[in-house]
Amino acid sequence: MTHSHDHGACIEDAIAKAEKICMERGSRFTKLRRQILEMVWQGHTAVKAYDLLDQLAKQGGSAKPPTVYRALDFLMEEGLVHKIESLNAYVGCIHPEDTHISQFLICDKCETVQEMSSPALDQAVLGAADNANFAIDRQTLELHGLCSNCSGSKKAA
Amino acid sequence: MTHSHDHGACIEDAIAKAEKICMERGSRFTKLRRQILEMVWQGHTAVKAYDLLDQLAKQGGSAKPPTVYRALDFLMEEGLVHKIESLNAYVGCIHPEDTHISQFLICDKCETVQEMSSPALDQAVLGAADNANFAIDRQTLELHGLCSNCSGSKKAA
DNA sequence: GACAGACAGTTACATAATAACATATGCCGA
DNA sequence: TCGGCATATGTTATTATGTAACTGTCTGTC
Repeated sequence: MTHSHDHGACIEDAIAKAEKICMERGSRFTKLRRQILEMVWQGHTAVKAYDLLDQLAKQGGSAKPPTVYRALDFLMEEGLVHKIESLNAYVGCIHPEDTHISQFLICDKCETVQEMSSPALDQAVLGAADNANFAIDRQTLELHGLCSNCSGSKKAA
Repeated sequence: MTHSHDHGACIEDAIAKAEKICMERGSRFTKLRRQILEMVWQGHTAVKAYDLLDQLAKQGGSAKPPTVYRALDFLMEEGLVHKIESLNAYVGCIHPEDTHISQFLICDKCETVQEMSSPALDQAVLGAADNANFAIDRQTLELHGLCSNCSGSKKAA
């Protein structure tokens, strides 16, 4: 995931999915929104809003913060992008077609952000909340550490 | 937890524990740090850094941001305070004597932050990370929603 | 008392996000 | 085709959050 893959395909795939989703929902995938989504997908790392702003500025225009934040808000509402709270940064969603709970593995060395889907973990979260009689609306679950590449440990694959 | 309890006792308890811990570790629990810790413990809600700053200012001095952030950094290093990433706010730790993984239930109505300790959830987190061959260093696990009081639901107690 | 190291004060700035208002663009019905 | 509405974007200004770097101060030790 983190190295030596055809990342161009990742981007194309993300954009294609976004187009499809917005088409189906009747929401407008404008040029600006596409541009921001492409930038967020430049790698499998979380991207800062002001870095997006700088990139926009370099592309000629005179971009201001609201431009970026509004695009990000849209992309988040459509589930195309997630915010990483512990980094104040944004990352592309790998399976935007279905609404889901987000869980992230964040490597503090190579900065790769891997989105996780663990039913067991989902269950444990729900169970813990239920025990406290707590009605969950949304969750932030971000695990920091070293990814398999960076920790040097090997296992199955 | 959230209502009608002798909160003065909570504060006293937190300060006493902090004193003991710092004593044992040879770290200095200065007047400023104590003051900030007391402010953080004004309730069972997360407190914003700039609110602490305002309170300090009202108490006469001319406090600047680094004063507050340095105190908070110290308190976090000693495990006396946790940061709630999804709120950019800080909350007192309920059992600072042992290092532990932090998990929080955050009520979006009454703003109470309840620190949780669920071994099952810990296990699930470790398991999920292990599956991905990921070496966890720290985690952010924040569940937003309605606490038992605010959701009106009743269960055991 | 002189020194080292930790703590706190101060100035300035960097980064993150939003409010409020103005302008442009696309769409739909008359 | 034109007006008019809703959505999207531009623009200006400000608020919120956090840090760098330098200065002074305090405390314990020799």
